[in-house]
Amino acid sequence: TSQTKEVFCRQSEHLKLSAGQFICLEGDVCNHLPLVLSGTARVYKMGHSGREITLYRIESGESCILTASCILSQQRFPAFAVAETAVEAIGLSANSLRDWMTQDPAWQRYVFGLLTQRLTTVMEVVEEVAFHRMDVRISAYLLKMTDSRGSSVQTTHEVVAQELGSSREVVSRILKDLEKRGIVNLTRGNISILKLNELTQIARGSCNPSSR
Amino acid sequence: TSQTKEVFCRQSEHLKLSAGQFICLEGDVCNHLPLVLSGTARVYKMGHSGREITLYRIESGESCILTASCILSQQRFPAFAVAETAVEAIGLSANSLRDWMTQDPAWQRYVFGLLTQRLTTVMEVVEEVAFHRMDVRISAYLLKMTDSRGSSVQTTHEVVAQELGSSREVVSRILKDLEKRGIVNLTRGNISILKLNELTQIARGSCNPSSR
DNA sequence: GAGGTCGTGTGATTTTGTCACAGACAGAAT
DNA sequence: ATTCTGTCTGTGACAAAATCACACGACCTC
Repeated sequence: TSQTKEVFCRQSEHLKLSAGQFICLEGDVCNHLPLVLSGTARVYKMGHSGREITLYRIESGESCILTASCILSQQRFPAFAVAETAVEAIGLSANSLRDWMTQDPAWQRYVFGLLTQRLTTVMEVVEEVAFHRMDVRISAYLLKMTDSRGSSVQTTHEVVAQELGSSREVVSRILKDLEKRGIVNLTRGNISILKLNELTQIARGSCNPSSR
Repeated sequence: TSQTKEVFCRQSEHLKLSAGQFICLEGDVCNHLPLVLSGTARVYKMGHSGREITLYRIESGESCILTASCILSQQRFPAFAVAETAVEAIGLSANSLRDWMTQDPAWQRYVFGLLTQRLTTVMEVVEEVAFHRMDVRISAYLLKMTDSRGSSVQTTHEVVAQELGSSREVVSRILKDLEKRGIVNLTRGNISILKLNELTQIARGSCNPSSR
Protein backbone atom coordinates (compact mmCIF):
# COMPACT_ATOMS: atom_id res chain seq x y z
CA THR A 1 0.00 0.00 0.00
CA SER A 2 3.01 2.31 0.23
CA GLN A 3 3.48 2.29 -3.55
CA THR A 4 -0.26 2.66 -3.97
CA LYS A 5 -0.16 5.83 -1.93
CA GLU A 6 2.39 7.36 -4.24
CA VAL A 7 0.19 6.73 -7.23
CA PHE A 8 -2.70 8.36 -5.41
CA CYS A 9 -0.66 11.45 -4.89
CA ARG A 10 -0.45 12.00 -8.61
CA GLN A 11 -4.20 11.55 -9.14
CA SER A 12 -5.28 13.77 -6.32
CA GLU A 13 -4.70 16.90 -4.35
CA HIS A 14 -2.93 17.47 -1.10
CA LEU A 15 -5.06 19.13 1.57
CA LYS A 16 -4.13 20.96 4.74
CA LEU A 17 -6.77 21.85 7.26
CA SER A 18 -6.37 23.63 10.55
CA ALA A 19 -8.16 22.58 13.72
CA GLY A 20 -11.83 23.50 13.71
CA GLN A 21 -12.26 23.53 9.95
CA PHE A 22 -15.10 21.52 8.53
CA ILE A 23 -14.51 18.59 6.23
CA CYS A 24 -18.15 17.92 5.46
CA LEU A 25 -21.44 19.47 6.48
CA GLU A 26 -24.72 17.60 6.79
CA GLY A 27 -26.36 17.52 3.39
CA ASP A 28 -23.14 18.06 1.45
CA VAL A 29 -22.63 16.43 -1.89
CA CYS A 30 -19.20 14.86 -1.76
CA ASN A 31 -16.80 14.73 -4.66
CA HIS A 32 -13.54 14.05 -2.91
CA LEU A 33 -12.53 11.27 -0.58
CA PRO A 34 -10.23 12.61 2.11
CA LEU A 35 -7.52 10.18 3.16
CA VAL A 36 -6.14 11.40 6.46
CA LEU A 37 -2.35 11.33 6.74
CA SER A 38 -2.01 13.07 10.09
CA GLY A 39 -4.34 14.54 12.68
CA THR A 40 -7.81 13.45 13.71
CA ALA A 41 -11.32 14.42 12.75
CA ARG A 42 -14.61 14.02 14.56
CA VAL A 43 -17.85 12.92 12.91
CA TYR A 44 -21.00 13.96 14.75
CA LYS A 45 -24.71 14.56 14.54
CA MET A 46 -26.44 17.72 15.69
CA GLY A 47 -29.99 18.24 16.89
CA HIS A 48 -32.36 21.19 17.28
CA SER A 49 -31.02 23.08 20.28
CA GLY A 50 -27.42 22.78 19.13
CA ARG A 51 -26.69 19.66 21.17
CA GLU A 52 -24.18 17.34 19.55
CA ILE A 53 -23.17 13.71 19.75
CA THR A 54 -19.98 12.17 18.44
CA LEU A 55 -20.42 9.13 16.22
CA TYR A 56 -16.77 8.24 15.70
CA ARG A 57 -13.34 9.66 14.99
CA ILE A 58 -11.14 9.46 11.94
CA GLU A 59 -7.57 8.75 12.96
CA SER A 60 -4.51 9.16 10.78
CA GLY A 61 -4.22 6.45 8.17
CA GLU A 62 -7.97 6.12 7.99
CA SER A 63 -10.29 7.89 5.65
CA CYS A 64 -13.72 9.35 5.83
CA ILE A 65 -15.33 6.32 4.26
CA LEU A 66 -18.71 7.80 4.86
CA THR A 67 -17.69 10.20 2.14
CA ALA A 68 -16.71 7.27 -0.05
CA SER A 69 -20.12 5.76 0.57
CA CYS A 70 -21.82 8.95 -0.42
CA ILE A 71 -19.82 9.15 -3.59
CA LEU A 72 -20.42 5.57 -4.60
CA SER A 73 -24.10 5.49 -3.78
CA GLN A 74 -24.98 9.05 -4.67
CA GLN A 75 -26.26 10.07 -1.27
CA ARG A 76 -25.80 13.23 0.67
CA PHE A 77 -23.48 13.33 3.65
CA PRO A 78 -25.62 12.56 6.71
CA ALA A 79 -23.57 14.25 9.45
CA PHE A 80 -20.86 16.78 10.23
CA ALA A 81 -17.14 16.10 10.02
CA VAL A 82 -14.72 18.56 11.57
CA ALA A 83 -10.95 18.58 12.00
CA GLU A 84 -10.07 18.30 15.68
CA THR A 85 -6.39 18.92 15.25
CA ALA A 86 -4.55 20.22 12.21
CA VAL A 87 -5.17 17.66 9.49
CA GLU A 88 -3.10 16.73 6.50
CA ALA A 89 -4.97 14.69 3.93
CA ILE A 90 -5.08 13.52 0.36
CA GLY A 91 -8.24 14.32 -1.55
CA LEU A 92 -8.98 11.57 -4.00
CA SER A 93 -11.40 12.51 -6.75
CA ALA A 94 -14.70 10.68 -7.09
CA ASN A 95 -13.71 9.19 -10.44
CA SER A 96 -10.38 7.86 -9.25
CA LEU A 97 -12.14 6.35 -6.27
CA ARG A 98 -14.57 4.51 -8.50
CA ASP A 99 -11.73 3.21 -10.64
CA TRP A 100 -9.62 2.05 -7.74
CA MET A 101 -12.57 0.40 -6.07
CA THR A 102 -13.26 -1.87 -9.02
CA GLN A 103 -9.63 -2.62 -9.80
CA ASP A 104 -7.66 -2.99 -6.61
CA PRO A 105 -8.74 -5.78 -4.23
CA ALA A 106 -6.52 -4.45 -1.43
CA TRP A 107 -8.24 -1.11 -1.70
CA GLN A 108 -11.61 -2.85 -1.66
CA ARG A 109 -10.77 -4.67 1.52
CA TYR A 110 -9.52 -1.48 3.11
CA VAL A 111 -12.63 0.52 2.33
CA PHE A 112 -14.90 -2.34 3.20
CA GLY A 113 -13.23 -3.02 6.52
CA LEU A 114 -13.38 0.61 7.50
CA LEU A 115 -17.03 0.89 6.59
CA THR A 116 -17.85 -2.16 8.67
CA GLN A 117 -15.93 -0.79 11.60
CA ARG A 118 -17.89 2.46 11.42
CA LEU A 119 -21.19 0.64 11.28
CA THR A 120 -20.25 -1.40 14.33
CA THR A 121 -19.12 1.69 16.21
CA VAL A 122 -22.26 3.62 15.46
CA MET A 123 -24.38 0.66 16.52
CA GLU A 124 -22.56 0.68 19.82
CA VAL A 125 -23.31 4.37 20.17
CA VAL A 126 -27.01 3.58 19.77
CA GLU A 127 -26.77 1.00 22.50
CA GLU A 128 -24.97 3.42 24.80
CA VAL A 129 -27.38 6.26 24.29
CA ALA A 130 -30.47 4.12 24.52
CA PHE A 131 -29.57 1.94 27.48
CA HIS A 132 -26.69 3.26 29.55
CA ARG A 133 -26.96 5.76 32.35
CA MET A 134 -25.12 9.06 32.12
CA ASP A 135 -22.81 8.43 35.08
CA VAL A 136 -21.77 5.14 33.50
CA ARG A 137 -21.14 6.78 30.14
CA ILE A 138 -19.22 9.68 31.62
CA SER A 139 -17.03 7.33 33.64
CA ALA A 140 -16.33 5.20 30.58
CA TYR A 141 -15.47 8.31 28.60
CA LEU A 142 -13.07 9.56 31.25
CA LEU A 143 -11.32 6.20 31.32
CA LYS A 144 -11.01 6.14 27.55
CA MET A 145 -9.51 9.63 27.59
CA THR A 146 -6.90 9.36 30.33
CA ASP A 147 -3.52 10.00 28.80
CA SER A 148 -1.53 6.78 28.99
CA ARG A 149 0.72 7.77 31.93
CA GLY A 150 -1.08 10.58 33.71
CA SER A 151 -4.52 10.12 35.11
CA SER A 152 -6.23 13.35 34.21
CA VAL A 153 -8.35 14.54 31.33
CA GLN A 154 -7.97 18.00 29.89
CA THR A 155 -11.44 19.05 28.74
CA THR A 156 -14.40 21.16 29.66
CA HIS A 157 -17.74 19.78 30.76
CA GLU A 158 -19.20 21.25 27.61
CA VAL A 159 -16.94 19.11 25.42
CA VAL A 160 -17.81 15.97 27.36
CA ALA A 161 -21.48 16.77 26.88
CA GLN A 162 -20.95 17.13 23.13
CA GLU A 163 -19.19 13.77 23.02
CA LEU A 164 -22.00 11.97 24.76
CA GLY A 165 -24.97 13.86 23.35
CA SER A 166 -26.00 15.35 26.65
CA SER A 167 -26.02 18.88 28.04
CA ARG A 168 -23.38 20.67 30.01
CA GLU A 169 -25.46 20.99 33.17
CA VAL A 170 -26.04 17.26 33.41
CA VAL A 171 -22.35 16.53 32.97
CA SER A 172 -21.39 19.16 35.53
CA ARG A 173 -23.80 17.75 38.08
CA ILE A 174 -22.65 14.17 37.69
CA LEU A 175 -18.99 15.16 37.78
CA LYS A 176 -19.68 17.21 40.91
CA ASP A 177 -21.18 14.12 42.47
CA LEU A 178 -18.13 12.06 41.54
CA GLU A 179 -15.99 14.74 43.17
CA LYS A 180 -18.05 14.64 46.36
CA ARG A 181 -17.46 10.89 46.45
CA GLY A 182 -13.73 11.52 46.16
CA ILE A 183 -13.38 9.77 42.84
CA VAL A 184 -12.26 12.74 40.76
CA ASN A 185 -10.95 16.24 41.33
CA LEU A 186 -12.31 19.13 39.30
CA THR A 187 -10.49 22.29 38.32
CA ARG A 188 -11.15 24.66 35.46
CA GLY A 189 -10.70 22.73 32.21
CA ASN A 190 -9.36 19.65 33.91
CA ILE A 191 -10.67 16.46 35.46
CA SER A 192 -8.15 14.42 37.41
CA ILE A 193 -8.95 10.89 38.44
CA LEU A 194 -8.22 9.96 42.03
CA LYS A 195 -9.74 6.51 42.38
CA LEU A 196 -9.31 4.70 39.10
CA ASN A 197 -10.73 1.40 40.32
CA GLU A 198 -13.96 2.94 41.61
CA LEU A 199 -14.41 4.79 38.34
CA THR A 200 -13.91 1.52 36.48
CA GLN A 201 -16.59 -0.04 38.66
CA ILE A 202 -19.07 2.67 37.73
CA ALA A 203 -18.15 2.48 34.06
CA ARG A 204 -18.87 -1.24 34.13
CA GLY A 205 -22.52 -0.27 34.48
CA SER A 206 -22.50 -1.62 37.98
CA CYS A 207 -25.72 -2.36 39.79
CA ASN A 208 -24.92 0.06 42.63
CA PRO A 209 -28.01 1.72 44.04
CA SER A 210 -25.70 4.75 43.56
CA SER A 211 -26.50 6.96 46.51
CA ARG A 212 -27.19 10.30 44.93
CA THR B 1 -28.52 -9.66 -11.54
CA SER B 2 -31.21 -12.19 -12.43
CA GLN B 3 -28.69 -14.53 -14.02
CA THR B 4 -26.31 -13.91 -11.17
CA LYS B 5 -28.93 -15.13 -8.75
CA GLU B 6 -29.19 -18.44 -10.55
CA VAL B 7 -25.48 -19.00 -10.24
CA PHE B 8 -25.70 -18.24 -6.55
CA CYS B 9 -28.30 -20.90 -6.10
CA ARG B 10 -25.84 -23.53 -7.16
CA GLN B 11 -23.12 -22.34 -4.81
CA SER B 12 -25.29 -22.00 -1.78
CA GLU B 13 -28.12 -23.38 0.25
CA HIS B 14 -31.76 -22.49 0.34
CA LEU B 15 -33.04 -21.49 3.76
CA LYS B 16 -36.53 -21.30 5.18
CA LEU B 17 -37.17 -19.63 8.52
CA SER B 18 -40.44 -19.19 10.32
CA ALA B 19 -41.40 -15.95 12.07
CA GLY B 20 -39.57 -15.45 15.33
CA GLN B 21 -36.52 -17.52 14.43
CA PHE B 22 -33.14 -15.92 14.92
CA ILE B 23 -30.83 -15.29 12.00
CA CYS B 24 -27.90 -14.07 14.08
CA LEU B 25 -27.27 -13.55 17.76
CA GLU B 26 -24.96 -10.91 19.21
CA GLY B 27 -21.46 -12.32 19.26
CA ASP B 28 -22.07 -14.90 16.57
CA VAL B 29 -19.34 -15.81 14.14
CA CYS B 30 -20.93 -15.65 10.71
CA ASN B 31 -20.11 -18.02 7.90
CA HIS B 32 -23.08 -17.55 5.63
CA LEU B 33 -24.49 -14.47 4.04
CA PRO B 34 -28.29 -14.65 3.99
CA LEU B 35 -29.87 -13.11 0.90
CA VAL B 36 -33.52 -12.55 1.68
CA LEU B 37 -35.92 -13.57 -1.10
CA SER B 38 -39.17 -13.01 0.77
CA GLY B 39 -40.22 -11.83 4.21
CA THR B 40 -38.61 -9.28 6.50
CA ALA B 41 -36.16 -9.42 9.37
CA ARG B 42 -35.45 -6.99 12.17
CA VAL B 43 -31.98 -6.08 13.39
CA TYR B 44 -31.85 -4.75 16.93
CA LYS B 45 -29.72 -4.12 19.99
CA MET B 46 -30.61 -5.24 23.48
CA GLY B 47 -29.59 -3.74 26.81
CA HIS B 48 -29.46 -4.91 30.44
CA SER B 49 -33.09 -5.02 31.52
CA GLY B 50 -34.24 -6.61 28.27
CA ARG B 51 -35.14 -3.34 26.60
CA GLU B 52 -34.67 -3.40 22.84
CA ILE B 53 -34.21 -0.92 20.03
CA THR B 54 -34.62 -1.58 16.34
CA LEU B 55 -31.71 -0.49 14.17
CA TYR B 56 -33.16 -1.33 10.76
CA ARG B 57 -35.10 -3.91 8.81
CA ILE B 58 -34.05 -6.27 6.07
CA GLU B 59 -36.66 -6.33 3.32
CA SER B 60 -36.95 -8.90 0.57
CA GLY B 61 -34.29 -8.50 -2.09
CA GLU B 62 -31.87 -7.15 0.46
CA SER B 63 -29.34 -9.07 2.45
CA CYS B 64 -27.97 -8.91 5.92
CA ILE B 65 -24.85 -7.04 4.83
CA LEU B 66 -23.82 -6.72 8.39
CA THR B 67 -23.17 -10.42 8.15
CA ALA B 68 -21.15 -9.83 5.00
CA SER B 69 -19.12 -7.25 6.87
CA CYS B 70 -18.45 -9.65 9.66
CA ILE B 71 -17.32 -12.28 7.24
CA LEU B 72 -15.04 -10.02 5.28
CA SER B 73 -13.48 -8.29 8.25
CA GLN B 74 -13.47 -11.17 10.69
CA GLN B 75 -15.60 -9.52 13.33
CA ARG B 76 -18.36 -10.91 15.46
CA PHE B 77 -21.95 -9.99 14.77
CA PRO B 78 -22.71 -6.93 16.91
CA ALA B 79 -26.50 -7.25 17.29
CA PHE B 80 -29.50 -9.54 16.99
CA ALA B 81 -31.30 -10.38 13.77
CA VAL B 82 -34.67 -12.07 13.92
CA ALA B 83 -37.20 -13.08 11.25
CA GLU B 84 -40.34 -10.99 11.65
CA THR B 85 -42.37 -12.91 9.11
CA ALA B 86 -41.62 -16.25 7.50
CA VAL B 87 -38.39 -15.74 5.59
CA GLU B 88 -37.06 -17.47 2.53
CA ALA B 89 -33.39 -16.85 1.88
CA ILE B 90 -30.29 -18.02 0.12
CA GLY B 91 -27.30 -18.70 2.31
CA LEU B 92 -24.14 -17.84 0.45
CA SER B 93 -20.98 -19.35 1.90
CA ALA B 94 -18.20 -17.11 3.17
CA ASN B 95 -15.80 -18.27 0.49
CA SER B 96 -18.20 -17.68 -2.38
CA LEU B 97 -18.89 -14.24 -0.98
CA ARG B 98 -15.20 -13.36 -0.95
CA ASP B 99 -14.83 -14.57 -4.53
CA TRP B 100 -17.83 -12.72 -5.82
CA MET B 101 -16.82 -9.55 -4.06
CA THR B 102 -13.49 -9.35 -5.83
CA GLN B 103 -14.77 -10.43 -9.23
CA ASP B 104 -18.19 -8.95 -9.86
CA PRO B 105 -18.40 -5.14 -9.93
CA ALA B 106 -22.21 -5.22 -9.87
CA TRP B 107 -22.11 -7.30 -6.73
CA GLN B 108 -19.61 -4.88 -5.23
CA ARG B 109 -21.87 -1.95 -5.88
CA TYR B 110 -24.82 -3.82 -4.42
CA VAL B 111 -23.07 -4.76 -1.20
CA PHE B 112 -21.49 -1.38 -0.90
CA GLY B 113 -24.70 0.50 -1.46
CA LEU B 114 -26.53 -1.57 1.10
CA LEU B 115 -23.81 -1.11 3.68
CA THR B 116 -23.89 2.64 3.19
CA GLN B 117 -27.65 2.70 3.52
CA ARG B 118 -27.43 0.83 6.82
CA LEU B 119 -24.80 3.17 8.16
CA THR B 120 -26.95 6.16 7.26
CA THR B 121 -30.03 4.60 8.84
CA VAL B 122 -28.25 3.75 12.06
CA MET B 123 -26.83 7.26 12.24
CA GLU B 124 -30.36 8.58 11.98
CA VAL B 125 -31.38 6.30 14.82
CA VAL B 126 -28.65 7.86 16.95
CA GLU B 127 -29.97 11.30 16.17
CA GLU B 128 -33.53 10.26 17.03
CA VAL B 129 -32.64 8.64 20.30
CA ALA B 130 -30.29 11.37 21.40
CA PHE B 131 -32.32 14.42 20.46
CA HIS B 132 -35.98 13.73 19.78
CA ARG B 133 -38.71 13.59 22.38
CA MET B 134 -40.68 10.44 22.86
CA ASP B 135 -44.01 11.88 21.75
CA VAL B 136 -42.38 13.07 18.56
CA ARG B 137 -40.80 9.69 17.92
CA ILE B 138 -43.98 7.77 18.66
CA SER B 139 -45.98 10.01 16.36
CA ALA B 140 -43.44 9.57 13.59
CA TYR B 141 -43.50 5.82 14.09
CA LEU B 142 -47.28 5.68 13.92
CA LEU B 143 -47.28 7.65 10.70
CA LYS B 144 -44.66 5.37 9.18
CA MET B 145 -46.71 2.33 10.12
CA THR B 146 -50.18 3.30 8.96
CA ASP B 147 -51.28 0.85 6.32
CA SER B 148 -51.56 2.73 3.03
CA ARG B 149 -55.38 2.94 2.91
CA GLY B 150 -56.56 2.49 6.51
CA SER B 151 -55.37 4.77 9.23
CA SER B 152 -54.74 2.39 12.07
CA VAL B 153 -51.74 0.50 13.36
CA GLN B 154 -52.05 -3.05 14.61
CA THR B 155 -49.51 -3.39 17.41
CA THR B 156 -49.15 -3.46 21.14
CA HIS B 157 -47.54 -0.71 23.17
CA GLU B 158 -44.83 -3.20 24.08
CA VAL B 159 -43.85 -3.62 20.42
CA VAL B 160 -43.74 0.14 19.87
CA ALA B 161 -41.48 0.44 22.92
CA GLN B 162 -39.13 -2.20 21.48
CA GLU B 163 -38.99 -0.34 18.19
CA LEU B 164 -38.04 2.93 19.81
CA GLY B 165 -35.86 1.66 22.64
CA SER B 166 -38.18 2.84 25.36
CA SER B 167 -40.33 1.05 27.90
CA ARG B 168 -43.95 0.00 27.65
CA GLU B 169 -45.17 2.30 30.42
CA VAL B 170 -43.80 5.40 28.73
CA VAL B 171 -45.39 4.48 25.42
CA SER B 172 -48.71 3.74 27.13
CA ARG B 173 -48.67 7.08 28.90
CA ILE B 174 -47.90 9.11 25.82
CA LEU B 175 -50.45 7.25 23.73
CA LYS B 176 -53.03 7.80 26.46
CA ASP B 177 -52.27 11.47 26.32
CA LEU B 178 -52.71 11.50 22.54
CA GLU B 179 -56.05 9.78 23.07
CA LYS B 180 -57.15 12.39 25.60
CA ARG B 181 -56.34 15.03 23.02
CA GLY B 182 -58.55 13.18 20.54
CA ILE B 183 -55.71 12.43 18.13
CA VAL B 184 -55.82 8.64 18.34
CA ASN B 185 -58.16 5.96 19.59
CA LEU B 186 -56.81 3.06 21.61
CA THR B 187 -58.19 -0.45 21.78
CA ARG B 188 -56.47 -3.67 22.71
CA GLY B 189 -53.72 -4.31 20.17
CA ASN B 190 -54.75 -1.45 17.95
CA ILE B 191 -54.06 2.26 17.58
CA SER B 192 -56.31 4.11 15.16
CA ILE B 193 -55.45 7.58 14.04
CA LEU B 194 -58.23 10.16 14.17
CA LYS B 195 -56.46 13.41 13.40
CA LEU B 196 -53.72 12.70 10.92
CA ASN B 197 -52.69 16.31 10.47
CA GLU B 198 -52.24 16.98 14.19
CA LEU B 199 -50.17 13.82 14.49
CA THR B 200 -48.02 14.99 11.61
CA GLN B 201 -47.53 18.29 13.41
CA ILE B 202 -46.28 16.54 16.50
CA ALA B 203 -44.04 14.23 14.49
CA ARG B 204 -42.46 17.27 12.90
CA GLY B 205 -40.91 17.94 16.30
CA SER B 206 -43.12 20.97 16.59
CA CYS B 207 -42.38 23.69 19.09
CA ASN B 208 -45.74 23.31 20.82
CA PRO B 209 -45.51 23.91 24.53
CA SER B 210 -47.50 20.64 24.44
CA SER B 211 -49.89 20.99 27.34
CA ARG B 212 -49.25 17.86 29.35
C1' DG C 1 -7.82 46.78 39.18
C1' DA C 2 -11.77 46.97 35.59
C1' DG C 3 -14.10 44.67 32.34
C1' DG C 4 -14.97 40.75 29.47
C1' DT C 5 -15.13 35.92 28.32
C1' DC C 6 -15.37 31.39 29.36
C1' DG C 7 -16.15 27.63 32.47
C1' DT C 8 -18.68 26.00 36.37
C1' DG C 9 -22.48 25.52 40.17
C1' DT C 10 -27.25 25.09 41.37
C1' DG C 11 -32.38 25.51 41.93
C1' DA C 12 -36.89 24.72 39.65
C1' DT C 13 -39.54 22.35 36.29
C1' DT C 14 -40.49 18.90 32.63
C1' DT C 15 -39.73 14.60 30.43
C1' DT C 16 -38.36 9.91 30.55
C1' DG C 17 -37.21 5.50 32.85
C1' DT C 18 -38.18 2.17 36.62
C1' DC C 19 -40.86 -0.35 39.99
C1' DA C 20 -45.01 -2.09 41.68
C1' DC C 21 -49.33 -3.43 41.14
C1' DA C 22 -54.33 -3.23 39.57
C1' DG C 23 -57.71 -3.73 36.23
C1' DA C 24 -59.47 -5.15 31.48
C1' DC C 25 -59.91 -8.02 27.67
C1' DA C 26 -59.89 -12.46 24.91
C1' DG C 27 -59.67 -17.20 24.35
C1' DA C 28 -59.69 -21.84 26.51
C1' DA C 29 -61.45 -24.96 29.89
C1' DT C 30 -65.00 -26.41 32.90
C1' DA D 1 -72.50 -19.12 30.81
C1' DT D 2 -68.85 -18.97 34.18
C1' DT D 3 -64.26 -19.36 35.63
C1' DC D 4 -59.47 -19.37 34.52
C1' DT D 5 -55.36 -17.77 32.48
C1' DG D 6 -52.35 -15.17 29.84
C1' DT D 7 -51.70 -10.90 27.55
C1' DC D 8 -52.39 -6.03 27.19
C1' DT D 9 -53.22 -1.69 29.34
C1' DG D 10 -53.55 2.08 33.14
C1' DT D 11 -51.49 4.57 36.89
C1' DG D 12 -49.10 6.24 41.10
C1' DA D 13 -44.64 6.98 43.14
C1' DC D 14 -40.13 7.88 42.65
C1' DA D 15 -35.32 8.26 40.22
C1' DA D 16 -32.71 10.00 36.40
C1' DA D 17 -32.04 13.26 32.77
C1' DA D 18 -33.02 17.43 29.95
C1' DT D 19 -34.17 22.25 29.95
C1' DC D 20 -34.39 26.96 31.62
C1' DA D 21 -32.61 30.63 34.24
C1' DC D 22 -29.26 32.79 36.48
C1' DA D 23 -25.09 33.46 39.68
C1' DC D 24 -20.49 33.01 40.66
C1' DG D 25 -15.53 32.33 39.88
C1' DA D 26 -11.25 31.85 37.11
C1' DC D 27 -8.47 33.65 33.66
C1' DC D 28 -7.07 37.13 30.22
C1' DT D 29 -6.47 41.76 28.33
C1' DC D 30 -6.02 46.29 28.89
